[in-house]
Amino acid sequence: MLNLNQLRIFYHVARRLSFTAAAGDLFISQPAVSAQIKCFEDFCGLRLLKKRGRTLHLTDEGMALYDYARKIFECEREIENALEDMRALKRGVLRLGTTKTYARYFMPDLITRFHEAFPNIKVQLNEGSSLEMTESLLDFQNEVAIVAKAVEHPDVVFKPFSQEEVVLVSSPGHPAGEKVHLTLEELTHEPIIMKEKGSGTRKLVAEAFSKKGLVPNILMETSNTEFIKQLVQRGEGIAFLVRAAIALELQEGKLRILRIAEKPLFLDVSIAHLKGQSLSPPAKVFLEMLSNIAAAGGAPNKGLRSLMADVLASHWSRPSRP
Amino acid sequence: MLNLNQLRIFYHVARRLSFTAAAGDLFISQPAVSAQIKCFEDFCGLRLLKKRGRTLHLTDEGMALYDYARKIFECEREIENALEDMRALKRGVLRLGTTKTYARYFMPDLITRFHEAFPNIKVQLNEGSSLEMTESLLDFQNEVAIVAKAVEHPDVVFKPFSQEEVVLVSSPGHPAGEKVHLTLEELTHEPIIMKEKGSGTRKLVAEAFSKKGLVPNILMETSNTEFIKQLVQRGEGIAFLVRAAIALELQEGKLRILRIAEKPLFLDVSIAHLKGQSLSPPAKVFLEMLSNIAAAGGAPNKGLRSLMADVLASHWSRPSRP
DNA sequence: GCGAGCCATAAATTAAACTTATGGATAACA
DNA sequence: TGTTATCCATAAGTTTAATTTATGGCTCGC
Repeated sequence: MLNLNQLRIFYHVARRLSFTAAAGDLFISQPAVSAQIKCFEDFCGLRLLKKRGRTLHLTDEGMALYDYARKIFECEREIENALEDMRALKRGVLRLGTTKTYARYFMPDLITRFHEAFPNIKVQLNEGSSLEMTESLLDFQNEVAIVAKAVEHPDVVFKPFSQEEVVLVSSPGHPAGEKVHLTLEELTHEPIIMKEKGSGTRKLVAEAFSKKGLVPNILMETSNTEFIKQLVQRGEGIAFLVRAAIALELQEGKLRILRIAEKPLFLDVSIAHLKGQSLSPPAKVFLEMLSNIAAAGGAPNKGLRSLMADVLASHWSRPSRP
Repeated sequence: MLNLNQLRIFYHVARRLSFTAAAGDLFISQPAVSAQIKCFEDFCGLRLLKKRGRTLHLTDEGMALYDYARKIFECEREIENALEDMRALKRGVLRLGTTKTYARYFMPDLITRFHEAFPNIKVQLNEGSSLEMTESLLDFQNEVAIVAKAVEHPDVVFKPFSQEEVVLVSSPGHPAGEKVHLTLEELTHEPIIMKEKGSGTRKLVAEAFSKKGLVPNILMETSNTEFIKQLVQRGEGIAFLVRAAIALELQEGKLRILRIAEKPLFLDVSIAHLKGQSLSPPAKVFLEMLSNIAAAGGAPNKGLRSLMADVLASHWSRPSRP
C-alpha cells in the first residue's frame, strides 16, 4: 500500500527540487527526507529523482508521480479548509424537525435569526407530528426537534422552550360567541373541527375533555391548519388552535376567540435532542440561540424584515403564564 | 498537518460503517482503528461518526469529509495504477536523440520494432548533431543518443552499435565517374558539397583529407542531406554521404557511387547514455533491444511494413567490415 | 435472559520515522 | 588552485506513533 507520508515528502522534494528545502518545509531533518525518498523509490521500483552535480531533477516517472501527488495534496488542502470552515461554523447543515404549526408560524423568525448569525449554515427544516419528529432524532434524520413533548424517551432530552396558548375560535357571527364563558359541557354540542391525531394541540384538547369525562363532537379532523381556519370562518364549526396561528385572522376580524370557562389551555413546546454531547456544531449553536431566546422571554427580533413580523410579535409578546 | 494514515482509516470505516470491517480491510486490529479514529476526530475537532445501538452512522461533517477522502483515495489508486504501468512498461517515455541522418534513414525501423514490443511507450525523438545529442544527455534532455562518437565525456558511456559506410556520390553522368579509383588528391579539384560542421560524416571525411595533408574543395555545406542529394543529382558537385541515405537514388539510377583509391570510409555509430544505472525502464529496454540487434548483426525485421523497407534492407544487409 | 458480535479501554510491544553526527562531493569564491 | 560553504548520503541511536493483546461493556438477536 502506498505510503502517503512518503508521497508527501516526495511531493515537497519535487516541488522544491531540494532535499534540504523540503526538510525545512516539513519541519524535519534532511536525513529524514533522504531516508524516506529512498524508501519511496524502493517501493515504487523506479528512480524518481536524478542528481546532476548538486542540482536535482525529476525523472519522467517522477514527473508523472508529481502530477498525481499535486492532485492529492491539493485535495488535502481542500479538506483542511473544509474542516476549518466546519469548525468555524462557516459551513455545515442544521437538520431541524418541527411540527407543521411551528414551522409555519414560528420558524421563519428563528431561522432568520439563525441565518443572520451563521449565514453559511444550511438549515434543513423537516415537518411532521411531534411524535414523528421526536422519533426522527433517533435515526439521525434530524438533530434537533421543536415539538410538543409527546412521549418520553430515554435517549432524548426535552428542554421546555415556550408555551403556546391554545384558544377556541369561531367565525365572528357564530351563535356560541354570545356566551361569555363556554363550558366544555356546552361545547360537546358544538361540531368541532379538530387537528389530526398525533398533534400536540389535539392531545391537549382531548385531555381537557377526557379529564371531565366528556367526549368532544368532532365534525372532522385534518393536519392542515389553514384548512381548519377556512372552515371555521365559514361557520362550519369551531376549532382549537394555537393563538399565534390565527393572529392575522383576528386582526382582520375573520375569526373570533371564544372564552371558555376553563383555565386557559397551554401547549408546552420543547426542544428535543439526543442525550449526550453528540451534537454537531451547528446544532449546538442553534440550541444555544434557543436557550438565549427562552431566557430573554422570547423578545422579538426588532430588526426582522420578515413578512410575519406582526404575527410573530403577537407570539413573542404574549403575557407569560402565571 | 492532516494525518493521511488516519484519513485512510476513517475512509475505510466510513465506507464499511464498521470498525471491525475496516480493520479487516486494512489488515490491522480493531483497537488500532478505534484509537486512530479517536485521534482523527480530536484533530478535526469534530465528531465524524455516531453510534446508535451498535450501528454506526456518519455525521454530516463525517459525510463531507468522506466525500473528500474518496477523492484522495481514488487518486491514490490512480497513482498505484500508474506506478504499475510504469514498472510494467505499459506507460512511459523514451527520450531519444539522434543525428538527422540517423533519424531519417535508420530510426523508423528501430522505433517500429520498439513500438511493436512496447506499444504504450511514447518515443520522443530529438535531432541534432552528434555533439549536441551527446551533450543533451548531460542535462537530461535525452536519455539515450545514437551518435557518431564525438567527444569523450567522463559521465557518458559510448557503446559501439554499427558502422555506416560513407561513400562518394555524383550524378550518373559526372565526368569523375570515368576514373576507376579516384584519389583524394584528385578530389581536391572537384567541388564537394559537404555536410555541416559537427556532422559525423564531415568529421570522418575531413580527417581523411587532413591525414594526407589535403584540403577538400568545399563548394558549399549544409546539414540537409536531401538538399545535398538534389545538388549532386544536378551535377553541381560530388558529396560524401552515408550509403543508406542514397539507397533509393542508387536504385533509381539518379546517383552513382564513385570508387575511391582509399580504403572505404566507415562512420562509427555508438549508443550513448549517462554512466551509472540511472536509466529509466523504457531506456533500459531500448538499449537492450539495440544490443540484441547489434549482436545479431543488425538482421532486418522481416515483418516490417515500413515504406523504408528497401532502404533499410540495404542497410542491415551490408557486408560487415573486415 | 443468554450468548454473539461489536466497540472501548489499557498496558505493552513493535515498527516506523526522525535526530544527531559525520563524511563525501560539488560548486562558488578567494 | 586551494578553500569554504552547501548539499546529500550514511550510520547509529532515539523518539514517537501505531499497533497488538487482553479484557470489559454494551446491544441485539434468539
